[in-house]
Amino acid sequence: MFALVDVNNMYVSCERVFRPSLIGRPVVVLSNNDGACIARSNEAKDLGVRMAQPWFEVRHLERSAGLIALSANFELYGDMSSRMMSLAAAYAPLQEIYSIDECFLDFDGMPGDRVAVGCDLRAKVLRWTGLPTSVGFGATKTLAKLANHVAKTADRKPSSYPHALAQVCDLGQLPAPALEAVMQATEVGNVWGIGHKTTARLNQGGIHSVLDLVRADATILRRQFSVVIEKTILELRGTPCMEVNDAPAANQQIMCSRSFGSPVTELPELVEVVSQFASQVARKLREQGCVAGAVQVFITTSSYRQQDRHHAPSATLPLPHPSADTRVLVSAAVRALRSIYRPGFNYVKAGVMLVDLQSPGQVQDTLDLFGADEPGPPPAQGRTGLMSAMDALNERFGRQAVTVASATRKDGPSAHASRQERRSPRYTTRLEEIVTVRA
DNA sequence: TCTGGGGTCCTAGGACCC
DNA sequence: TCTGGGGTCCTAGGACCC
Repeated sequence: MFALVDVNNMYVSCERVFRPSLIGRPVVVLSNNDGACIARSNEAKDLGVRMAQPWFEVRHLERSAGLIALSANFELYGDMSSRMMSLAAAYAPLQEIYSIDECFLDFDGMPGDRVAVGCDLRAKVLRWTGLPTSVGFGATKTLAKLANHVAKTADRKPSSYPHALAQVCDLGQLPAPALEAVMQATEVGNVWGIGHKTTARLNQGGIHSVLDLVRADATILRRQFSVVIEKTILELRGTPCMEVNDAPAANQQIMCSRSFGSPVTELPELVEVVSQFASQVARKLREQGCVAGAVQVFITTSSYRQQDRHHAPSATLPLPHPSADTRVLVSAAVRALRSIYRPGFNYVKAGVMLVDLQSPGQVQDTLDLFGADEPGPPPAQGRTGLMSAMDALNERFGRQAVTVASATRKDGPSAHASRQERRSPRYTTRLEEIVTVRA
């Protein structure tokens, strides 16, 4: 038996913990660059704000409906998340942290009233962190996700699931006819793993509800789609195909990408951005204790601007010796950038990705038959001293305290600097931004 | 004027092997 | 003129997740 614990409207809920005046009001949290809505309060959803909807499209609701928009404050959300996760972990022997606001718990073999356990968990997380959660139980992870969806929806629109308890739902306790009624009442697109494209194709084939999918021929659908949908169907029927994974493997890639505050056309400014991104991913790489075998860089023009010529090149540069050294990675990234850059385009976004990640122990140097002029030191070892010192300085004095020269500005403000005009204080991680209480 | 960022997994197709 | 079959590995692209 699995549980899925999920914070309701996570980012908005985090903001509300420290600004209770936001409770009951329509609130959205904006993506980097204040570009799109990435979290919505129930009130904002009721105003019709869609997930990932561009801010400029709903901005008029600020005046007409009192919509409040905040810039994303990931430092705050990350810290709130770890508090919530550690509370949830105590309720089961196994926890898988699935995303910043969700975790699976494996309740296998645990006796007792699960709904009561779920309610207790909810109450504790709410009391200790201020975050409201929903808890769903099911015989498989997919059913637990479905139960969670039911729990949330039953809270917002009680009429849609008359039998379900708001905020805590155990599908395992429902008698078969009631379970079928729930599945009949739920659109297939709400199932974990069934996205936009698949939903459209399923609908064409006459599959609209979860119940339709459960009763469909899994073998035929596997042929039409992929093995993923077959597993999903089996899981919905109660056959577990996925386990709770409490020790997730290290990342296979590390990325840093961002859209710019305004378009960039000149190479020097792109060099600066790409150097900054490469420094960031290098730091993350060292945190994970890995080295990268290749660096990938992309730049892109806007796919929305019809009047601009579109150009979205990318390049991958293998490293002769896998490395976690900022200087090595920055210089590779800049070389890759120079190879793909073409003048005269309005670039709106860039990214640097580290791939072919390995732990230093298992590093296999690329055999370099013709690189005799390039002596092959073991960089993973030789440069850790400098990199550790740099990381320590940046930890203490701020992210950009020490960095490579190409990542710094020579003249004037950067066009690529992203807008973040509505960010709340980082209450829980910066002493200078802590809440002030007035007597 | 203004449209997120960071990941995973699966599949098809090409290159290559004997 | 005639042009195999079975396998692996890699990559690019697509779909999905939050």
